[in-house]
Amino acid sequence: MIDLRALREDPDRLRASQRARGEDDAVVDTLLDLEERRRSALTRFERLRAEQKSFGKSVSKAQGDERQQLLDRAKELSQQVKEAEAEASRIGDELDAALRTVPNLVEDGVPPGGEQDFRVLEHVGEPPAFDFEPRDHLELGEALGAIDTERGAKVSGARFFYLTGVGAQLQLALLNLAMEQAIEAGFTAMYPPVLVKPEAMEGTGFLGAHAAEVYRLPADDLYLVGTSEVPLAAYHMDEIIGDLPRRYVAWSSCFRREAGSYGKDTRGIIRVHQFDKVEMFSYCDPADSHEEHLRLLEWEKQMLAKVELPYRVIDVAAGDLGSSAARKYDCEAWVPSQQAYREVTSTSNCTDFQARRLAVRHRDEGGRTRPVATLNGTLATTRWIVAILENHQRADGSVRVPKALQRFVGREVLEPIR
RNA sequence: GGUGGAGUCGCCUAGUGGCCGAGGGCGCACGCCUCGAAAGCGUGUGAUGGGGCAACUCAUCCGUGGGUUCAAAUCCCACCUCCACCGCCA
Repeated sequence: MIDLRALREDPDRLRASQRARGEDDAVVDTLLDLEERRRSALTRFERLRAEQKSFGKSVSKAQGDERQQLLDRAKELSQQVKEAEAEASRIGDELDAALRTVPNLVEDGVPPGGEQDFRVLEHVGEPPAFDFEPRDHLELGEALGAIDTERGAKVSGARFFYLTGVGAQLQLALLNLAMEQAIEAGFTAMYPPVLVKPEAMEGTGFLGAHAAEVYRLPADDLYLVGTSEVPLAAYHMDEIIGDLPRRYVAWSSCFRREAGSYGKDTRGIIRVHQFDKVEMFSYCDPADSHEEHLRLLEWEKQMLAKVELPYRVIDVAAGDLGSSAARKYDCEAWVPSQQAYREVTSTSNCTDFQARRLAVRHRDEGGRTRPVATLNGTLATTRWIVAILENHQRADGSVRVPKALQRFVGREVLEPIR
């Protein structure tokens, strides 16, 4: 949720932000108008309520006829108070609803435009040069006895899979390495719930444009999270916290319906309904959020270096940010079978957008309570297995295990078993 | 899932329709006292939104949402959470 006070002071900033995202900027006028009307309705209610209070004292002291007369007037006043209150809360609800549809203000420097308009910030590492025809991750994974998508489909349907044997071990290794790195960097390890209440899902901004992506359990009115960002952001919901920054790292399963992606990435485990992820999450002072964002990106790059993957970093365009982010950097690893870079991490600075919706606050120097900033970043996911298998494959179908993972996997090379 | 009990300003607690628009204790902050501290004494003490340069001030908030009433922490209804016991269960 954006800051109403800031909007009043500088409405053009939101207009520019909306245009960069390719969204309607007329909402600015709607908001300002509603805010004005709410203000006057509230003033009217407060005045009437004050009058009613002082009137009540007289009623309680009066006797006989005088009391009866006062009671008649009190009834009238009570009616007016009720009407004024209803009016104020109606406009308040309307304003709140409108406010919650507005995405976050984009940070200065974000490239305008949509999905294709990202800016490449840097390339790290070189795509491997194979002197043989490289196999894709599914072919490799099946030969290694690491991935079984057929049985995944048999048991659960399309876009479900089993990691088997060394595949399951590889995932454990990867996620353990990620947890270890974050814990060493001072993060607090977390194992969060993956079923959350509507207010947690709504507060983190996932019930807007992405609502169709989310699994819902109607019998219990709970949602399955698509990322542990949700339970981590809601962790301090309705709290006033100190000791910023607070950094958490969570390992969780993630669930996505992938509703709008029919026919896309149907082979293998690139795009699936359920995967595991290690996610970093920071609560910090909004004044420090830009620096914190760059730190999260550095930790992601550190992790990518450990598994020896070539990748590029992109600055995601305004129209592709999602509603909560003011800026987003993705790391995309090279996938040889596709001759393309594919997203393996994503770090967002949500500034005070989520914190305002979730009422996560801290005290500023003046002792006033202010929303904090929230940021998130991926440290490793199941999808990384795709890039690891493909980039480290060898002519005989074996796969070299990156050095940093060897002590977790217990071997240097994964050999085909058929 | 069943039965019973409970949810008040950081913590504990008073409070069964108008003198509670919330009292007390603890904690905390500041001051007095002291060489310094403890003890003692005094003052203050939350959140949200609005108005004022300010000191301050107005409204809302007694788990949540409805209702009754001129008036609700207090009465009524529903729900949520926690505790205890019982049942069921990977």
